[in-house]
Amino acid sequence: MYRTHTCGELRAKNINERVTLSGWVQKVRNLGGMTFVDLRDRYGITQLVINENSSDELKKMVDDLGREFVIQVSGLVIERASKNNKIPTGDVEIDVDNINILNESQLPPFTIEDDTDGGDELRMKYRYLDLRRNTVRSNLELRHKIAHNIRNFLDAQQFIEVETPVLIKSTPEGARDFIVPSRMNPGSFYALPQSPQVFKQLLMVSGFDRYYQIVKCFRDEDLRADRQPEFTQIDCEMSFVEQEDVLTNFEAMIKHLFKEIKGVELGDFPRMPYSQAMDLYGSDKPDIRFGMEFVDLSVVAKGNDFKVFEEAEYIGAICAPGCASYTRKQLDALTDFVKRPQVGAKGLVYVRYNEDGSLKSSVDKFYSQEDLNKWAEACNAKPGDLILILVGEKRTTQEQLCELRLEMGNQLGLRNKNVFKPLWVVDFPLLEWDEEGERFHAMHHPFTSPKKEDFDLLETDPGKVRANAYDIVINGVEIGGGSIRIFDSALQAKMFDCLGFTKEEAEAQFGFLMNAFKYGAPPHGGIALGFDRLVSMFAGLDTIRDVIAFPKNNSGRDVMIDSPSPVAVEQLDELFLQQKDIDAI
RNA sequence: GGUCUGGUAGUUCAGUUGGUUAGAAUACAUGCCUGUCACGCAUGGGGUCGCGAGUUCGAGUCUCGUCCAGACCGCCA
Repeated sequence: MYRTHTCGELRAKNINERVTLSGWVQKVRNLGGMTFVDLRDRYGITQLVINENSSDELKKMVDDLGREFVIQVSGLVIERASKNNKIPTGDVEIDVDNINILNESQLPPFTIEDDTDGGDELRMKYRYLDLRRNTVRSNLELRHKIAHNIRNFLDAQQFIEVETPVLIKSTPEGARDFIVPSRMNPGSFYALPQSPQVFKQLLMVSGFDRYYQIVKCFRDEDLRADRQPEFTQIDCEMSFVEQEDVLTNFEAMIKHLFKEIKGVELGDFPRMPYSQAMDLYGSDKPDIRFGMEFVDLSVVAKGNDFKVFEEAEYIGAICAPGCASYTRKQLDALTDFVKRPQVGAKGLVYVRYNEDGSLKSSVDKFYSQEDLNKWAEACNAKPGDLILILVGEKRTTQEQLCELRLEMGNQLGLRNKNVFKPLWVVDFPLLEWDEEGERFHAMHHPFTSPKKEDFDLLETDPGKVRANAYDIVINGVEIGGGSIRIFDSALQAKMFDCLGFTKEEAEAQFGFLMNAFKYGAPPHGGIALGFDRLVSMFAGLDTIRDVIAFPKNNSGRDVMIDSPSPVAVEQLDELFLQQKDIDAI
């Protein structure tokens, strides 16, 4: 028997028991006359002691122990002379009488401690060692716990988990597909799913009524701290539901998770139309942990000789509370911030609302105190506040103002990681004009249903049509989104028409779906939640990499197994991927 | 595709205006040490300054190119 107990379980009540433990050597502390060894496993650390009473053989053996050796020890649980209240096992230690080295270890390239000396790159190369660390391991334990809770919650509501295929078909809509050559079908390719979207809809046609799956999805696009080429979704679909039913159900699930995992009771989630989110926050995923909503000064600030304002489509302001004391240097830094190419504003206008009630702006040349007073009033500013103004084309300026607002939120410490402010963003536009492709794109996906009251606009002004689509946003992070789907083959055909598909293209790409809709498809809708993002939010992290066991780096590489990698010419031949093979088909 | 930041000891980093033998901490090795738990003390080994070219009497330091890593923009239904 390798062990009678784990390294995390012995307490004072076990004193005088004879035990056997197995684990990794975390640390050897040789004090001369006695030696302490920290023995670690997933469950904790137990201290071993070897002293003058121990045999010479044992003393020699413990001298040879190195970091990360795997050992098995037997001995008596004794009370510590000096206790350590920092660890749960700190009242006891093992008076070792036998050590068995199960496996030696080379010196690890970084220290396996909570506060490791290893950098990201090194940790990823030796991820199996990194995963021994408490911090990373506890992230995966958290991930497991959340998944377990989700399964229990959905199971209790009659959802059933169904696996859908991973080798599917490439479609032109949405993100770039990962493609997989088919050996048995020369010149043809599978695609990996960006989501199980059509399969879950077909399951609704099949009468499954409530489906879910915690499932890997794949998108061949550039990575970010919160984007991996393969990621996990909580994918759900329900039949005989309206938007309100889906929102209610999954709001309950998110509340349940926060209560179970964090012990946090969330109130009801506000619902905010997309148009309002854009007007107040310049984003479809607003961070509503703090206010600082946009104020449209387009009317009140016009009518003077200041050309920049007169010619602007939009004049937007935010009011930063208590920032009137910002120095010239700080204001210049903010100007530099908005002028960075990533934000792209031309400049920044500010108005200081001084404590004495006077107003000082960067455009005093053009505006009187009275003018500025009107702005301050419109912004609901108080003495001591700082008004920041950006101007330009409406949508672009709102997006720039969004960046500035978040930056101010950061500077003022208003984005507290322990505060959670969820909301539903609803009434998304159905379609989005693509300047480059000179056609409409589905904002959500092409199976999303338009709002009934906007049906007529489909013909006259498609860009104005609103969709039965919704996103769940927490603290400015898009955690998930979904929609009520089209379940009528004629409407689906019309949708493809709006997206610029010919009848033939629509038939070739999605004929199976429209066909299925002809055999009694129920009204249905659903949602998909980004599981990695959800877990990283619970873990208080900004990156999803540390909640994934074996993540890819910035360039989509797995530096541990060194993939992707070249393959043998023979393999390419077999898959008909070389030019000569293609010519031969 | 683009912008920015970085690459120096096993590791994390410092390295001034271009100037002597490139440093610190930590890790590691050896020795001492009976209550440590970030043990302590002493000694020691350890460097292709990412790679290539250029400027210069002289380059870790300046220039150009390139590779790698990270953040972001584009992209991501």
